[in-house]
Amino acid sequence: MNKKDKPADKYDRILDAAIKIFADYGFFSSTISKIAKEAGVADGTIYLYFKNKEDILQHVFNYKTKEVFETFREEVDKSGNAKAKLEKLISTHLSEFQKNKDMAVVFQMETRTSRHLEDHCIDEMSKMYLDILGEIIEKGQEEGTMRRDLFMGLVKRFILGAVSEVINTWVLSGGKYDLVSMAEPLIDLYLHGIGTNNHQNNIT
Amino acid sequence: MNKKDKPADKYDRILDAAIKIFADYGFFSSTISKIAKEAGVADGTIYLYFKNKEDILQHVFNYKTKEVFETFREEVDKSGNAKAKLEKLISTHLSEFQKNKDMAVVFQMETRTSRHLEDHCIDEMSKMYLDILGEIIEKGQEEGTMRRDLFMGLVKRFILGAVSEVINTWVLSGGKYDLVSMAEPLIDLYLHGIGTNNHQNNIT
Amino acid sequence: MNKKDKPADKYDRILDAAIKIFADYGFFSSTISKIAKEAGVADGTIYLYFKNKEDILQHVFNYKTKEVFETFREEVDKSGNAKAKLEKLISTHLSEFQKNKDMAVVFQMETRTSRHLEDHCIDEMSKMYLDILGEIIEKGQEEGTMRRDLFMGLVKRFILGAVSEVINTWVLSGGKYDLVSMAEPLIDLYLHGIGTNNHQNNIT
Amino acid sequence: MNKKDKPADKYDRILDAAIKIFADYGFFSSTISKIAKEAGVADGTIYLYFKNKEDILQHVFNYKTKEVFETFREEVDKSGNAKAKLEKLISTHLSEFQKNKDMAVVFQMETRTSRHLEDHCIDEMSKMYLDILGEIIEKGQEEGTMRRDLFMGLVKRFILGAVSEVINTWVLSGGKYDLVSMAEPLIDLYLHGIGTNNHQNNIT
DNA sequence: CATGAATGAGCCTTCATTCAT
DNA sequence: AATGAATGAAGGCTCATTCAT
Repeated sequence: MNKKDKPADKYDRILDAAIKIFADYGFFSSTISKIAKEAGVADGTIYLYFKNKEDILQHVFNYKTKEVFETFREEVDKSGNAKAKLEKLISTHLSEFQKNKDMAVVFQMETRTSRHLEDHCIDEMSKMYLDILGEIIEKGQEEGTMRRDLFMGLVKRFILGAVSEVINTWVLSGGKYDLVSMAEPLIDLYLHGIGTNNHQNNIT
Repeated sequence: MNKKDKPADKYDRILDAAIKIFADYGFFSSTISKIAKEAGVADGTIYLYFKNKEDILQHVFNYKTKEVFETFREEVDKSGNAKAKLEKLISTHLSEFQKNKDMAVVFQMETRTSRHLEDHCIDEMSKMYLDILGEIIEKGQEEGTMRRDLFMGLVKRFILGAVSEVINTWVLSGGKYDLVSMAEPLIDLYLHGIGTNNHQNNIT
Repeated sequence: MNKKDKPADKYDRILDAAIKIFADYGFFSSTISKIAKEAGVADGTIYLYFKNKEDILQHVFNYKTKEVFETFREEVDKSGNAKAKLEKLISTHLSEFQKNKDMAVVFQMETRTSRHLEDHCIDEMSKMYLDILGEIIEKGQEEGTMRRDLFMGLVKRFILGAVSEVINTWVLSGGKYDLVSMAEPLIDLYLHGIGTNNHQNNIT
Repeated sequence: MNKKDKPADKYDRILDAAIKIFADYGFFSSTISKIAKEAGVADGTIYLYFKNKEDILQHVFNYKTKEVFETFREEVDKSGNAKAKLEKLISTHLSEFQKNKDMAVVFQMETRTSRHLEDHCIDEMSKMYLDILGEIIEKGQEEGTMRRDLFMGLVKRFILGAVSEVINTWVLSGGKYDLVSMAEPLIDLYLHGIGTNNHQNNIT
């Protein structure tokens, strides 16, 4: 922890430290002291950059995580048809979370317990994700590659929930295996389900 | 809170109070005092029934939630073929969680943050759920109603993640709509996915 | 702990239990519950025989220990000359404390910390002991076997302190050796001191 | 309690306050709040300097009292023959304890109840004292001023016990008289005992 | 008399936050 | 801007004591 790293980026140093500590201990069991020590700054310094402990978590989501979510949008926009977009979304999701494991841990954990967070940036990100999914599916329906008889609200949770759980399993395992390799088989499940003779059933 | 309810069921009163308080505030922001007040007992009384705050959470899972998970097993065993079993599992899951909304909230929230819980009963329940899913899918494969080319580890998370997210959405909405009605369309998604011409794609 | 031992002597049972618990844990770290369990009675029962926790300690001294101190007086009175009386006092002291090790422990420990004890029975016992010593020495002076140039207040503490420390050492050692065998050499030290040519020095 | 006394010596302020409070109330009845108030600091401040309540007591012995015991060693080493050394030890002991009455009280009290104190610094100090006594007596025996037929283990307790009791009496009296003046007559008792014609008796 | 469940005051300890330097 | 010592509110937990049965 060289104090002279870069004088200006203390904000970043603290935020990165917070992500690590939150990931290791969870929000409530993390202390300002631990974060400060990890960031190589004094406890008091943190309050020059953040309003309070909760505000740090806020910024974690608003800054670090938001950035990740914005790449989702970019990547999806660059892709062609609906299937390609879905593949891109899921694989980017997995690869970004794999790249930022601590952030992934914090996100998976604290997102559910988001009693804190007056600011609704998590809701926003979640909404953005669901919106992207909605757009992809609508596009797929237009293209004829996705079923038209879908309850949109449910489908979006269906897709999000599955990736989320896959990430969660990876996180709990300690991040020991390659997460991105889950993308392809997962997409396959999204598109075709687990049943056989699916064409019949669809006719309902 | 009539003190004369039933003399012996203080254990239950406290546990129910804890579930409610945990659901409202989360484990860390819940205090023994709040739980005691909700249960209509003195703070100290709680320590006659539980070792400490964490132990209460332990019992919430071990007693209340475990019960629920055991009904899953029972209901599934009563059902016939794999599809019926899967339907039963999901619908029971949704209906039980709908019936016990506070428990659902606690489960959804604290399950991820299970830094507490030395006892691994959550792992056990999770494992039981995944095992049931595994058995169902294997049976489906034998019956020929489920695809044989599945990565089992992934499929189980795929199914669990989706229900979990559906419940989560319901919880965050304040439990305003009927959760059980999600079962049928969800099963449909599990079986057939969101794609069209699924039979073709499988061949890849 | 047969509850039907003797129905009437609960007072004694509690007192004996208290002595054991006080000896094991010290007054402050002893709890009513521990004492009750050791005595084989309910917590509440203790309050039928004693006013409060402090009162138990009071009774330990007033009843059990006082009894012991009264034997000191008896034994001393039965003895002949001053030296014999002193020998008797010390040896009885040591043998009684050896016989009642737990009482000895409690006495050695709690006697000093007697912030508790509104009743001054400890003072009384202490005074009784010092009085006996005083009488013995005066008698010895009359008999010509003890020096006349003694500061009585000091001599009494000198004698008491030494026995007390000897007992203390024994207690801290876990009571592993024979305490009574210390009586004779101790008396010798009292009478002749550790110096040589004592007769010369006395003349000063 | 001027907050601006000296910024750095809070450690000392707290320790001195603790000694006073421990002396007044005993370890168990002393509270962190009382100590903090006496020291003129906030409760939490104490935990910046000490691990916990027990640690304070530890430091009282390890720092304040140890210092005193080390002066015993120094003073004894400066003295000439065995008698002079013994005189020095006892008079220093009495004068130091008289100077630090609260420390004396704490030492006399908590030393016996040393159920606390994982660290064995009390044992060490006690051992040091007994060692000094042992050396003095051996020297006295070589010089021919002290009896050779002594049971060393006993003699050491005999001497320590007597001073200890003298101090104790002084403490319980409220420290109203001059303690140091007890040194000379006490030494006389150590050397010559209370008996007359001691030379005869020694021959046994 | 006896019980032991229930009580709640009280204490130790943690830690987010402040502020003088 | 940065520091980190100091603060004190808040919470978990214990246990002496009570009282309905």
